[in-house]
Amino acid sequence: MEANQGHLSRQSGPTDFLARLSSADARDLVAASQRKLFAKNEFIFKAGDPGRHVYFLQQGRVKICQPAQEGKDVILWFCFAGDMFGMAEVARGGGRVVHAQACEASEVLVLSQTELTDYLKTHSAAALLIMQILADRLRALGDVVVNLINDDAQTRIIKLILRLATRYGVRVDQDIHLNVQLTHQEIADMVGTTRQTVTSVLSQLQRQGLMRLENRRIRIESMELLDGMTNPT
Amino acid sequence: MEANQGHLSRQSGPTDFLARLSSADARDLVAASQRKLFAKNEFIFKAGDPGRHVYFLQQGRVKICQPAQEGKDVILWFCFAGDMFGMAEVARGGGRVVHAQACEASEVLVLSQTELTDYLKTHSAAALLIMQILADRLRALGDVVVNLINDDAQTRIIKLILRLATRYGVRVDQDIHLNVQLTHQEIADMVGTTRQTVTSVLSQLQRQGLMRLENRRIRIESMELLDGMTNPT
DNA sequence: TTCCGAATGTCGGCTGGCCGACAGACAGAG
DNA sequence: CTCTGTCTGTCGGCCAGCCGACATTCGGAA
Repeated sequence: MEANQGHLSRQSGPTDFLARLSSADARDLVAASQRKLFAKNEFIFKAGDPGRHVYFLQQGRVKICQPAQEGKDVILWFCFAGDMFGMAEVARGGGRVVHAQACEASEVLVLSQTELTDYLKTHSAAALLIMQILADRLRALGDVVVNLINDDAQTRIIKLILRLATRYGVRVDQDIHLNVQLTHQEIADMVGTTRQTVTSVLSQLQRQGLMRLENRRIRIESMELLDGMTNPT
Repeated sequence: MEANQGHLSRQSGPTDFLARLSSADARDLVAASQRKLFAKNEFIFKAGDPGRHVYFLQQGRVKICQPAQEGKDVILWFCFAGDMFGMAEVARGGGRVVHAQACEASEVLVLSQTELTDYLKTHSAAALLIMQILADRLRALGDVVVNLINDDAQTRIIKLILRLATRYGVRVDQDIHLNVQLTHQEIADMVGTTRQTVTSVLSQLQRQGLMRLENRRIRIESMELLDGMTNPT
């Protein structure tokens, strides 16, 4: 019954895997999976580990990070409650190429590769949904590539903020509140720049009155003005 | 019968979609699709077009290119005979975000989104294969991101050459022949640098005896030495 | 074979932001 | 409340490669 409690207490969002399945399909998937807890900063898996399970995040936040052979690791994305992760290596075989680390205490449903394959044989809607999610991530990474090539660091940071705000922002009065705590280093690792540059850009945006930071949470005062800064005149 | 002739005349490769399905699954897919020819430089689809078909390249070469709002378009990858493309927008819905352009006269099998959805309901092995391919592409793009952030332009160019050689190279005596004609601009658009920088790097690699160009085709004289140049001492 | 558009070779000025470093602030654990 | 590890703020030297430009070469169509 614990798995179902986790299911019921979770907030539903647009990337919420289980909520986008039919009740029967979701029930079958939950029944086939196991619930696991991870402490803050604990690795759910690391690059090099066998890729034998897929995960559905019920509560918490998980950072998906691709290490470089030499150089800076790159944060590819964060997973929030409802998100699926760990699917790519399960689908393509081979070991993990990314780390998945809990940014806060997190609860996940875990499904083994074998169980998943069996499940998908009789649940074609779920297979289509997985394809959608993989395709969404392809698009997101394609955008990251194009931005890395074409945009300066400030533009990349602003675009990241806008993306996060669009996806996870909450309107409070005139502002958009982004209730995710991100360090400057994390922002840097997402847009491929240095922590010092992020610090400098955020400081500038705050001086210009476009946003402010409260306890490492971003408060956007004008999405329109911010967006305007990403387009050349 | 023409569709089947195309099928039989194609060379089989590791990314070859149809060859990796069972005969029955492949036959059903071919039966549901239509054959189309595209002339060199013709667009199969462009960014902004509706994403209503998925394509299986039978012959030829197709460039998948993501345009930037402002700035340089980025070549995400080339598709070769056997490759599937156009799946992402079919899976996730919405219009195309990339262009697909034939680099040479090309023949494709075309399957509509509706037919694909129906097909996948009764062919779960194909759904798994599509998931694999999408996951492979995710990995490829993840690597591109990490390389853009961490590597200098020379390293990125060398890594691209090694990747292409590993995938599409043919051993001839001591050399590896890459039988794909690539302009310096195309290489630049794949690794996010300028044409001039590519010219300069390739010139240097040739002077060092690591590779040579014949009719715009790369001939690698030492994979090991090239690979050694991508790791710092 | 000829011709021409595209591709390649070359050059040097300029700059965004990396880098290493250090000091001060602060969030959160105990 | 205290303490400490992490995070943020600041600084200035340095350089990879972008950029614009122009000349030469070359592949492929006619």
